[in-house]
Amino acid sequence: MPEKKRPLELKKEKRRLDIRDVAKHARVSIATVSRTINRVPTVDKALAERVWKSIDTLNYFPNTQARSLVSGRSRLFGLLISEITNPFFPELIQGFEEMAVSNGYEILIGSTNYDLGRIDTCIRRMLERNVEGVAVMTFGIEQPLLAELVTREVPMVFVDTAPAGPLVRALQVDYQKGIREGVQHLAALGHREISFISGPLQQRSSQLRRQAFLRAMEEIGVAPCNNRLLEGNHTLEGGMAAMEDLLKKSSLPTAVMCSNDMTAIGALRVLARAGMKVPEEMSVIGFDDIHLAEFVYPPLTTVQMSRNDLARGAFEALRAIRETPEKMGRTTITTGLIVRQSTGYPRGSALSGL
Amino acid sequence: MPEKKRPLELKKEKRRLDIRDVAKHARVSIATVSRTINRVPTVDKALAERVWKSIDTLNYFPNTQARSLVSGRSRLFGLLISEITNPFFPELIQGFEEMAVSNGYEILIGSTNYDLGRIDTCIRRMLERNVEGVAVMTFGIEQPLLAELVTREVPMVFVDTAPAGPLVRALQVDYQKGIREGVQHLAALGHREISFISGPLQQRSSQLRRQAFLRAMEEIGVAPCNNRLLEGNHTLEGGMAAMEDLLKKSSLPTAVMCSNDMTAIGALRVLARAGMKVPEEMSVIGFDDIHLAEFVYPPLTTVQMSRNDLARGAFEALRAIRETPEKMGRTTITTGLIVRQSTGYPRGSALSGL
DNA sequence: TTTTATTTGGCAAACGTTTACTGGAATCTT
DNA sequence: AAGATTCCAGTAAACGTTTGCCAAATAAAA
Repeated sequence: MPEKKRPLELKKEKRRLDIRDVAKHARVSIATVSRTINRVPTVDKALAERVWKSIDTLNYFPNTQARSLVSGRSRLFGLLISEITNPFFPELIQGFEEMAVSNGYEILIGSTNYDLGRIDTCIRRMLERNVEGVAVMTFGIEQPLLAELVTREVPMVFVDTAPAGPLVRALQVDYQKGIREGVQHLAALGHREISFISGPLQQRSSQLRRQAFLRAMEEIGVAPCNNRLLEGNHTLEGGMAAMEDLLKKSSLPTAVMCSNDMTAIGALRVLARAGMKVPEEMSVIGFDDIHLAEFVYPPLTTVQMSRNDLARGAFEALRAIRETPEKMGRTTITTGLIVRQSTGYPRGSALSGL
Repeated sequence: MPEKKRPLELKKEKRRLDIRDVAKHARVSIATVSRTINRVPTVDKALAERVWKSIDTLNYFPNTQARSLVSGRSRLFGLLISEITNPFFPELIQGFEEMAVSNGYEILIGSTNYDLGRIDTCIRRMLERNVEGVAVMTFGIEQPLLAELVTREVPMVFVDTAPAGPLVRALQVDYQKGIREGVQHLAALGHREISFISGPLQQRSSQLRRQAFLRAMEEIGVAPCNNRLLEGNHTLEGGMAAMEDLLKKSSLPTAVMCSNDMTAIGALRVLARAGMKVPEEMSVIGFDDIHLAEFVYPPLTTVQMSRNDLARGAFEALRAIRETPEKMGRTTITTGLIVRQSTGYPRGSALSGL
């Protein structure tokens, strides 16, 4: 057998370990090595064994770039988030990463920081690396910018609402369940005067949360009153501002429900500064159950939306699009109340201060 | 010119836009296109212009996998962290990502979760994707496991201390400065009885912080006393346990300094539960200045270690290794005190309770 | 004008895989 | 036992770039 010599061995120096090295060591062709690695079932048991041994002794692993170049699969998913320092996202990332890694994928994280220019960069980066799909978990309104991804036929998954496209899916969040639990928890304690601080209303998910609140209020027989409804922007500052507005009004509610935890934490601050005790003088409920919620004072009663479920749902959806693009599946994420210490009986009730 | 036809056009369907398409459109060879994109200076102005135009109108961008396959550069850096849900890390990631992206790099994040098996997986993942360097920001003791990276000659950068290797660097953190500031802040308020809750002492960075504390105490003329020195483990639970131990002792200190913020927050909890007011009855100082520190009650006085500096330092170090491996640079990260509301006059002092 | 030097662009070989195709050996039919 | 079938390993083409080498074209020198 005439040893086929590798051409142009000028700068050999230190070559990376190669599939050919394995082939030579196991005395098979590179095709067999490749097939063994990819667990193609037609390769003979004994041969495969030999190949695996060689791989092991040589400590070889395949070159991903070469692999994905020829197979056309990057095994890369993009994950688009708002900002990584927002405590909501790291858990989401963790869940997504876990799914990805255990399925042989890698993940490319893009933080938009609410900046249109950055979104563009992120999309570009993902496109360049040939991601096989993108999970858009920003809750924002950047959808027009994602047109490029749609036209390039990159599978995508969104939360709540998604642009049209055959390879695009939306994860449904059941806001109603958790928010209803929150409202009923308050109602059970005796609250009737409940305010709601929403997120930015141009955001679909903010609208949905607000609607869920209104519906839950109707269910307990309280007519939603306009001057109980404030608009925040899902930031700490927004929560502070909204609560300040609220405190200026003539009639105070006995409880406040917030569209997310940061808003609630902002509200908590203003209340503390105004000398109002929580929960004795005002109950507060958040939404999301971010890590922070537990550490704040008092620990925040909040509606949990599992980041892990969200992450898993997004990953599975992306995979599903790849594998069965014709099937339009629907995934629903559930929510539920976590009771901590920011809720109690309404002030002035017989039981308050107990 | 005989149009060289692409062989085997069976499954053309929808080909991705190609360097050849650009070449054809600009009426040049693919080599020229490549050189234009890579800004090789020998390409003629006019031609380059034409090529850029074509690239623009076709909306082309190169395939990264092919690129890195042939060039041998993945333009990928690994970032190894302990756990992404630990609020210390997201800011670090953000800084690192920013540096990376603006330099045309992508980043692969690996969370060890303090699990040896996962570390192995992370290293493997990074190796498979051919990272050009790894920033190990775990503060842990996983160094033996990284031997593989050393032997494969992957540039690496660590915090505080690094294993031997020509392509390995360590970032120096100036713990002394911030910790001295903390101790002097307490001393200025009148504290003399100061405890220290360290991190796990098998961790180099824990040792260094502890040493810095002892030295700072000597500087203010207080002999470090053994039963003022506790060992925690840098977690909330560890901080709680240590503080509980402390409260059992016969003589209480008037202030506690902690090796990180989570420890301090744990301590805060135990103090609150024990009915001790902070800072009136006990002052507490943390370390790191994580996001959380500001939101805890009372807002935590702490020593800031800039995650951004750390991230930038790590990135620059990795780049420096690539470019001038012979030069052994040293980068120092500074620290400094952030005074919030968990420190005050010692109890019993004339001014306390003011 | 001819020769020599200098640009500059094109050809084609790599990069390390996967995979369609091929053909020899083994197994099955009759 | 001969032909038909099945099985499986090897050959080589392809993936989309970069880049060493070379030739054509242009400029400079003689």
